[in-house]
Amino acid sequence: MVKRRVSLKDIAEQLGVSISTVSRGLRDHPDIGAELCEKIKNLARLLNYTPNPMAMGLLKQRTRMIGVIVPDLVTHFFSSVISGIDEIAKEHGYFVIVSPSNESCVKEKENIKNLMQARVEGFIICLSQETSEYSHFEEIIEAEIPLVFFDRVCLKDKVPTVVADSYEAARGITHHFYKNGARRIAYISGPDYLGISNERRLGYLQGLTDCGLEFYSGYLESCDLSPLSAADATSRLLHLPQPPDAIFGINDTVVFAAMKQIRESGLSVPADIMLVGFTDEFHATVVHPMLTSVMHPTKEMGRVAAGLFFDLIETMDAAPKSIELKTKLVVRESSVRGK
Amino acid sequence: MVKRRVSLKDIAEQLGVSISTVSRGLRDHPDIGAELCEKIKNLARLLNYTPNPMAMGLLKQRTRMIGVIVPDLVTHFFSSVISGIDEIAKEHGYFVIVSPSNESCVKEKENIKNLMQARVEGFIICLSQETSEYSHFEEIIEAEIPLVFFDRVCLKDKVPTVVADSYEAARGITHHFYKNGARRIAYISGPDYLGISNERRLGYLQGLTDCGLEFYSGYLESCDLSPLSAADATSRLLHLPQPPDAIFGINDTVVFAAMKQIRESGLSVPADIMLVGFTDEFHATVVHPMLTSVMHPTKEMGRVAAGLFFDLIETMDAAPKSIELKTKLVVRESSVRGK
DNA sequence: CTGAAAGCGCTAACAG
DNA sequence: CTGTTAGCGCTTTCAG
Repeated sequence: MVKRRVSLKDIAEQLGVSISTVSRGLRDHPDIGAELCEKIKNLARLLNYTPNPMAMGLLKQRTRMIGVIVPDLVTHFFSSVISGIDEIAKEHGYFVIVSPSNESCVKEKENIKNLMQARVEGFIICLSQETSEYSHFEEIIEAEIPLVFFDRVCLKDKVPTVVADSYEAARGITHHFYKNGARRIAYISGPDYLGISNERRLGYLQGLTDCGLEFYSGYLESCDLSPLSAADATSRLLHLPQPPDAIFGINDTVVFAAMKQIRESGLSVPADIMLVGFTDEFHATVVHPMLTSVMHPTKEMGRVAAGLFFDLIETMDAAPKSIELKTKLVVRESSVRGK
Repeated sequence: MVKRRVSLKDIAEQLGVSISTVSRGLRDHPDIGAELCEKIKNLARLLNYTPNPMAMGLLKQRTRMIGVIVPDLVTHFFSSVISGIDEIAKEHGYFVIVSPSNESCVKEKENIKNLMQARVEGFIICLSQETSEYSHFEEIIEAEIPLVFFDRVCLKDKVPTVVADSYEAARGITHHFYKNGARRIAYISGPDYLGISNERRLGYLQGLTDCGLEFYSGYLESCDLSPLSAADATSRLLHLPQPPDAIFGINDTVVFAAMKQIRESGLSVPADIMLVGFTDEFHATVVHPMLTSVMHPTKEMGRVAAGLFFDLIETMDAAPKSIELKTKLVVRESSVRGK
């Protein structure tokens, strides 16, 4: 359908020289006369010549494409990370191909297969929620194809990773709650096998200990990250004989569902229950009361992941780096009483 | 860095036959014996052979890549459309490369250039907010490269487009406000040269006429789609001698900013001012009061755009189709008083 | 200083 | 039924 693009051959013919001369002229090869060189370049510009990446790819075995697999495209967290990756990729002249796994391990494997066939040069991946078995990643490693994980990670001894400081963040939230008068602090977690889920749980437990609060298992809820199951978890918390006076959740979806559930129960935030989330600026300030939350450096996470990726492209050896990005607790209305 | 992948040559050598025999065997060419055919396929499977897309691309001049350019990656509307495009693309064995223009016309042109160099087979584009000049699109058309616009469109006589029924939606909102008692209905629009901006404005005006309301220019505000400028626009409305009793905005960002501004002025939604937005389910139900809003079939819009794209890939001629997707006004708390 | 030829992986037309 | 050859667009020896 598409018109054929101009090739070196076209330029060579019009100039009455050989293809290799044109190739060299375009790249300022010392062997080519300055004059001829100019002539070649001018004609190339005129004809709008750009090298055919497939020919180059064939020759050099490089596609300049990065495969990015995320649980989903529409969650702000992921799209923001992607935009960070995209930024750095562009700087290196690479293209990003994004494939959503829809939180399905099967889909994740399929995506990897497709992208391998497309000959991406490597992968940047955030595990699907379902993924608890890592053979498909092992295969990537086996094939010596660059791989970086972010946020939800595994195989840390073999694969570079970027995560947020979940443990410290959760611990900090607990402290913050305590300082603001909460004594019955609850946490709505995600699936156990998710690394971040565990880290945040551990930070929560440590935070309780730090504050001299006793751990009560009823206050440790969990959900599958869907709004519905998060609402259920919240509901269970609210129906406890001694409902919590402060709740934080593993991510935005969970926290928004919790907020809605609390409101529907006729309770109010922060008067009855304080609330803190892991969110981004936009969502946190859109709701009322504005949400105190741990801000992820999402775009930065994408940039760092891409950075690790290009480190890998350059030198596959060297021990894999694990980078932990600092988060920041931004205090807003949802966790501060009185005033 | 990456290990060389197995090629037809490897298979041919191991089997002691020629490359073309292998090529044929793999594709069940009638010329090849059933037995040999099996042997070839088995070895191919064993060695994990997959055809090199660059070799194929070189030969057939097809990359199976679609370039998608959107104003930004992180807005829910766009990421949702992208996921719709991605779905259909996958069905056709195509990959999607997304490039954000960041609402900048320069960036948009740059993206087009880069993607053309990467030899994408065509484009699906949503204009940047800044774009009021279309030479870069004309070039795509000139080169006979498939192009489809969605949401923010131009050159409708040459390019297939998918949009929401902005006019009807805006008109419907106006009626809805009127039926619920509003008499001073305001609209916060976007830049004039955006098609959707205009359509919605026209729908608004018609809606006023339908209801026998007089148009008052003070109630027609506009902004540049940023939260800040939307807040300013809202503020101007609130400071009018006769502030509106109902407001709707061109998109989510605008509406959320308006909601926040109204709240900060000590007014309440919907008691003092009713509010309706163009949003998605998630955002509309996260805020309080829950937002009445025109639901875009966003994912569907992506699917339809991709559908048009593949129509184009198959037959470049034929008059370009313009598809208008029906929206639905979902009534929630922000626009209904009393009870 | 420049051209010819080989090769990256693959298909297709042409021989045998 | 199978092999040879040419060619997609490009770089890179190797000759001149």
